[in-house]
Amino acid sequence: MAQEPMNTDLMKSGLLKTTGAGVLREHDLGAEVQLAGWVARRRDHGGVIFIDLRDSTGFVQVVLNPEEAPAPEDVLHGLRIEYCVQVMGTVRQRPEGTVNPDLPTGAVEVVAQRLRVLSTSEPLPFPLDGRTDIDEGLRLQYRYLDMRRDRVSRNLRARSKAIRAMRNVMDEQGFLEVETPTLIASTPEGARDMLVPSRLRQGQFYALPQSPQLFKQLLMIGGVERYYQIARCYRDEDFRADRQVEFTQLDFEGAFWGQEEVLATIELVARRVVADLGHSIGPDPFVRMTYAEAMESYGSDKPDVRFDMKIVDLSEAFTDTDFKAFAGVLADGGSVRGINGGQLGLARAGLDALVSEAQDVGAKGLVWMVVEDDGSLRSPVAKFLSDTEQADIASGLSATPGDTLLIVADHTNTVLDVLGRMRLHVGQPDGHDELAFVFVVDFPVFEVGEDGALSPAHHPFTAPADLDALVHAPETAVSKAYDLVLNGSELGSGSVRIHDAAMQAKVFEVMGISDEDAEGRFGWFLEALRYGTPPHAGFALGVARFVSILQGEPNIREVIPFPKTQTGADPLTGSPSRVKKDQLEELGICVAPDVVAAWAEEADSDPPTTDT
RNA sequence: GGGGGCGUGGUGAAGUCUGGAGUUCACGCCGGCCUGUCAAGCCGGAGGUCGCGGGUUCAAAUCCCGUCGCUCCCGCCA
Repeated sequence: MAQEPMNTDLMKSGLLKTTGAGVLREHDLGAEVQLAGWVARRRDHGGVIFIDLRDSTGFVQVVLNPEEAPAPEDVLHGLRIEYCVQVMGTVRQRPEGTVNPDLPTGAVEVVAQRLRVLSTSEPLPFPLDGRTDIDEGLRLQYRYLDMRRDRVSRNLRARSKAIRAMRNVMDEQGFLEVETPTLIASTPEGARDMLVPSRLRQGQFYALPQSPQLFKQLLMIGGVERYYQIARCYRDEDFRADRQVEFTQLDFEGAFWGQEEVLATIELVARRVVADLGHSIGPDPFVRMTYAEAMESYGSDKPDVRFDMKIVDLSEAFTDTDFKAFAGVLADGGSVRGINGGQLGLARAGLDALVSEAQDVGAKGLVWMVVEDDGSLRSPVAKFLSDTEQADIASGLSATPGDTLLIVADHTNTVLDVLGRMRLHVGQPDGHDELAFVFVVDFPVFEVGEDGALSPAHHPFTAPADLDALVHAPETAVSKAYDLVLNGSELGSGSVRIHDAAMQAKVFEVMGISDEDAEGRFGWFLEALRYGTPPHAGFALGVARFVSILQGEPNIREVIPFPKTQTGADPLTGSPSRVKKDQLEELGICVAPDVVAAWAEEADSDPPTTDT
């Protein structure tokens, strides 16, 4: 590359640019500017060369005119995509007829007096123009290139805005931002802990926090009264489109307040984030429904209420039915319920596919009925149903000609679950243009499993609505726990906490946690509760889930700067990785023999081996 | 742990069902031409272990088995 004279002014200050490429407009005409960024596109006409210079603010067209000789010819014609360059030039109006209306800076261009290549680039492993979908593994391996693309950089900026909005609201509301440790003792929150071995105490482990739950309660006991944190959380469970092993939450907690104040605060936060990300929602308060209502009408504790299609209980229509399948279910205490799927227009094969999908998610069967023009029902089971029964179905589901009705008869929990899934399957709107927030409140203390066994629905520090009810009828007891749902995604959850040591002990007892067990696992916390704990309540909101929905992204990886793949790997840095024997020895850890054996087998078949 | 989808020059796709020469398209890359383009254009060229391993076959990108990777889902995330 030809040697260029150095600009000593720039060298002194270290400042390579005086303005952003994407902010130049007609009011900048005549301005002498210094730009620095990347060559996003080049159009080399042999004489004049145009480059679209991109930096974090956007694009501007730079004109490299041979008469101006902004750099030696071999440098100019040698420019390639993603070369990092600095340009000194003048902003001028584009000639008549060459304005580019697709570009915010399209009315102007920068004619270069000087161009300096700051850094060259090898040909890229994939194009950055956003015209094709690139394999995700490749994108993650080159995430630093991927984030030069509009999609990712837009999402990173949106995420930043969202977090700033959250901080602003929390600050305005008098919350104190407090950090809590990320190397902690294992907390009882249900998910698998990520463990970190201790060198100083061999054989002992820290856990990464699944949430700052107990610490924020300690902050309340400590008199902070209003706490928040943009907190990193870790849960070692399998990945989904909306789940990563590490994730960020807006975590907050307040003392001397309760559920209403928490929900009001969440709504303030959510509205600010929505507005700051350029969306609008109506002034009506967020819809609120109980867990029971959500399950009953939508078959889900995270109902997508962008569309109606409520589940309707049709059991009463079949109290005296001759249809054995329904009669048997009702005799067993189950129910018959249905949804009106609307105008699905499915052929027989499509309807049968729905049946097998329902069976896949646990239903014994699914009855479909298509409403004919004359109002009659076309269905494989129609012949088993009386005219009255058919009429009751049609009126119960508000059937109109062309509608497809889906009916399930089974244990009520199964019916609701299956119809809830079918509802999403046939009714799910594409995209997220509409924003439907729902507060789901009054969660049960326990979930009742298939076998009737009770398992806690929330962590054991959640206050029951009524302690007596919890003791005497645990399976129906309600807790002061609540979720925020957006478009069928759980954005976050929270609860009023137990602030009384005696009640906490009782709750542990009901949940089957023995005194010794409780004392051993978090005796320190039980003791803290005994020093004048204020009533307190809080919430935690998933940042990536929220931002991904607002950005119209199908998964949270798109709004996470450096996400992991579904198998927990980072293709860029190669984590997780094996470590040297010395490191393990310091920690007092051995890798299990069968794992080492598997490594050896791998090494036999693969040329490259990892140092262990 | 289980089910589905995908894997083809650097990128994206078609080809796979119904086996017959690494064939095609777009982008990128290299060389040449080109002074108002904006996905610049025109001409020429290079580039492949069809993810990997095994099997069936005269013959495998294509069929079968296994395996790895990415992804969606069930379980899991009380």
